[in-house]
Amino acid sequence: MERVVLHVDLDQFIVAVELLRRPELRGRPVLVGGTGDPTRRGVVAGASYEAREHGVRSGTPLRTAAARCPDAVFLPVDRDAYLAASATVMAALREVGGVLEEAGWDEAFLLVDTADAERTAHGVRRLVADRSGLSCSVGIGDNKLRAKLASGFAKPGGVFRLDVGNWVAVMADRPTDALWGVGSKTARRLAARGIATVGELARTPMTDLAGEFGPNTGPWLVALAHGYDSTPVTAEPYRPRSRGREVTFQQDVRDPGTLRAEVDRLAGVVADDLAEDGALARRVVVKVRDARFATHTHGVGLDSPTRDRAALAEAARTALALFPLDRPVRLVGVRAELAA
DNA sequence: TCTGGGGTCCTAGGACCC
DNA sequence: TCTGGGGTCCTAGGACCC
Repeated sequence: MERVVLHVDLDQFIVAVELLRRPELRGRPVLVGGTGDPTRRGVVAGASYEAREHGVRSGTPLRTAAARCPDAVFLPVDRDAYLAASATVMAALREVGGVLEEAGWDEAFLLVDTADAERTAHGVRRLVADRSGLSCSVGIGDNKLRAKLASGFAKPGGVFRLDVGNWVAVMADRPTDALWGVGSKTARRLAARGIATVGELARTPMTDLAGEFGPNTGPWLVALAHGYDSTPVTAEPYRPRSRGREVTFQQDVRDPGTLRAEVDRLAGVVADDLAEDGALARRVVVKVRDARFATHTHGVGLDSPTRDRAALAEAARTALALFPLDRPVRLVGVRAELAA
């Protein structure tokens, strides 16, 4: 028997859920995003493989997607459908036994003891397909980091194992942003120091990076490059830290009265969300993104934890008043930081 | 290409206290 | 008149992820 971490990742989750109820769209380029209207501001949330061949992927602006892929079928985002599908998949994974950690709508870690990890992984794939009709990929690892990266190599619809035995062979020549936790900004900063690959990052003394990235983050980056990760798989129920709502205007807004009204409305929606969750806010943070895409935040603490609409709205108005508002605004948001 | 909406976590800097 | 060093808390910004 060995103890392994499985990372189960649904293939093309959002599009796959849509295709389950619209099988006639199979084989066509399908894009899910925003309200489904590609002339409006928004980005692609899910792209079918046929659409990806046209250079469209998750995060592509809808207008760009429509230009690159004029034959695509555009569908609106339907959160509730994805949540329901996710619940079905998670229930299936719970049947497997072991420690299950949900890591989003479409992925989960599973800590299992097994005599044959590959066999177990293929069993998970069949079980998920049987219960939900959805395809997933399964990564096998000796920790969460390796399992997570392994599921990426397993796609689509496969199983891949990444552990201490093949880490160097698989990862050393890849760019640093292949690591989970290294994005484009960090990759660029590393490249500026002559560190382009995972192998080069692994050979960098931890102390070398502490100056540039901080005493914790610097050494952590080097550890990542070795595939080290000691974070446990936990079945602890998810405890949200904050709850927020934000909107991007179709046209940038200059009128402060319009902004105040929108912030008021969002505060009300957040209050409703908190009531639904049984949560209380201790602080309210307002976010403003201007026409140049520069984002700023200001927050206001609450005297005592509350979910009262009027109290949240007043705090949000106070926070909004801290902004100079000297440029047209493209986005406003209201976020409640939750009381413990 | 002209860049959503939902989050989490880390860091730097200032305030404040001893 | 010039002023250490450490700890903690708060805030804003930024990077990252799905």
